[in-house]
Amino acid sequence: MGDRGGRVFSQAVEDYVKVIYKLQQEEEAVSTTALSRRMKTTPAAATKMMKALAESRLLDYTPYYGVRLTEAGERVALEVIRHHRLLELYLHQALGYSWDEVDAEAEKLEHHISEEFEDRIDRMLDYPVRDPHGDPIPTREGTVAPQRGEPLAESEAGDTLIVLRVRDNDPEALRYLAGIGMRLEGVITVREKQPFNGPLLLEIGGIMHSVGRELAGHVFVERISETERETVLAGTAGW
Amino acid sequence: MGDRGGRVFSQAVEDYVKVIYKLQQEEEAVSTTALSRRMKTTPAAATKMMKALAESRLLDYTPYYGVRLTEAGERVALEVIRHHRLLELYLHQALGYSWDEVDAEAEKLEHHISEEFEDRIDRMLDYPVRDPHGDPIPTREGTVAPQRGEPLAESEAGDTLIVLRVRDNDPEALRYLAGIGMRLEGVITVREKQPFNGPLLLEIGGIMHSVGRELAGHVFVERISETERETVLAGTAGW
DNA sequence: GGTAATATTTAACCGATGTTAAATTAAGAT
DNA sequence: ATCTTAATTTAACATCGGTTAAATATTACC
Repeated sequence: MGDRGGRVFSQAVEDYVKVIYKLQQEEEAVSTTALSRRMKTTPAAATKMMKALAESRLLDYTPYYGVRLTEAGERVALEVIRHHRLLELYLHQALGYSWDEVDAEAEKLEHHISEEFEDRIDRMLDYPVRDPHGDPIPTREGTVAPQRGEPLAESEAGDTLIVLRVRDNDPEALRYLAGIGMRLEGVITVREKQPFNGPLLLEIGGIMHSVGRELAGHVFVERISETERETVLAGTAGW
Repeated sequence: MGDRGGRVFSQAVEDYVKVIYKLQQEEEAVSTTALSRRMKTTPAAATKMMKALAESRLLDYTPYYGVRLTEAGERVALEVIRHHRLLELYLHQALGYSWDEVDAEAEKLEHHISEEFEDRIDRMLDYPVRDPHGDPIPTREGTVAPQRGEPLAESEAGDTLIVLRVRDNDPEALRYLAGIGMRLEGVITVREKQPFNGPLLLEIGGIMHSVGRELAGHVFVERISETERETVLAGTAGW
């Protein structure tokens, strides 16, 4: 599987390390249950793998508490994520995959491309910094830009917003969002926000759509002023 | 791993079936040793896998004799080979991989692309029939054109030849052959053929090269007449 | 602070794919 | 036809990543 100056790890190891990386963005330490849920295995399997990864110095494991990646572990995770996001963008740009298809295909390929392949698509895409969902692509050296935007669900009626990022892991949601005209870097306006966790009324490309809070949680946005709105819309005229 | 209307097989199974397919082009039945040599495992491992594959009805296994793919086995093999050769061509055309690099990369990816991916690169390449080494790409339905050309080593002094195919599995050889100007569909002339299994003196693009029999065994050619030679050379002027 | 509920780990086991060493079969030479 | 040799198979075992069931910590509630 992936290398880059280090040992070679199995696909299983790469996958565990990747999801641990993502989980530890949220939590101080990653618990056995959280990990096994995401990996769709039993907690027992997660425990065993955690011990093995600790053995390989990819993470620090405190029994009954949880797990945290080491430097080395983060490097492995970021390499896998780099592959994933470069692949997503490549599949989208070069092969015409849609928003909702890229994740699944990249998921399989990310463990099997060579550094040569990585370099070539990176060059072909002109060294991109974000994937089709707005996620930052880690550099070859292992640094990542911070995630952008706050949840759309936290916006208020009257806000004018730019879409900076959407969650990549729910094809259904992505298909639906694409269907109502939601695009990266596109402008949306919150017309109403229903109480009791009710839906948001969004204006997208002049059309109104009602979007529930759960779905809104998949979208990350940035507020802009009315004047900014004009410039952005001018740039996307003709969509 | 690969599917297409059938069960899903492990990478190991796909690899075994693929090399059995290739070996049985030459021999009536594929022997344990031949198989284990190509798979870089011990004969014991090959025996066990042969039994397992027989169990799955991918081949017929006669102990102490050898193995032969069933219909189902051939279908699996051809699907893998189709992936391999489409990938080789795609890597060459779309990503600029050279003759000698494509095999190794395709070797890894062939087990992990979806049918969606297969279809997209097939379309993008405009439904090609041969890979960069001149090998036929099996159709989606599982038919393959026959191999073209006879070994260059069997040509005689004075022959004018078109290069139809080169073995894909020896990067060193491929690099060398590319270096002396050998190209698919290119014209070469045999100026001399040394006795005692000695080298051939080849004229390629006006330059003479001495090529040993072993290397010549990697190249497959077709004899053409002098008049054909003119038309072909006209078509490749400017190389 | 003790106990019930929950999370975690351990133990025993499984299937896939490999190994080495021993047993067995087939094939070739005399 | 027998015997030696080479090929093949079998047996016992290893590793990886998973499972289920039982044992054990931790946490949370009264």
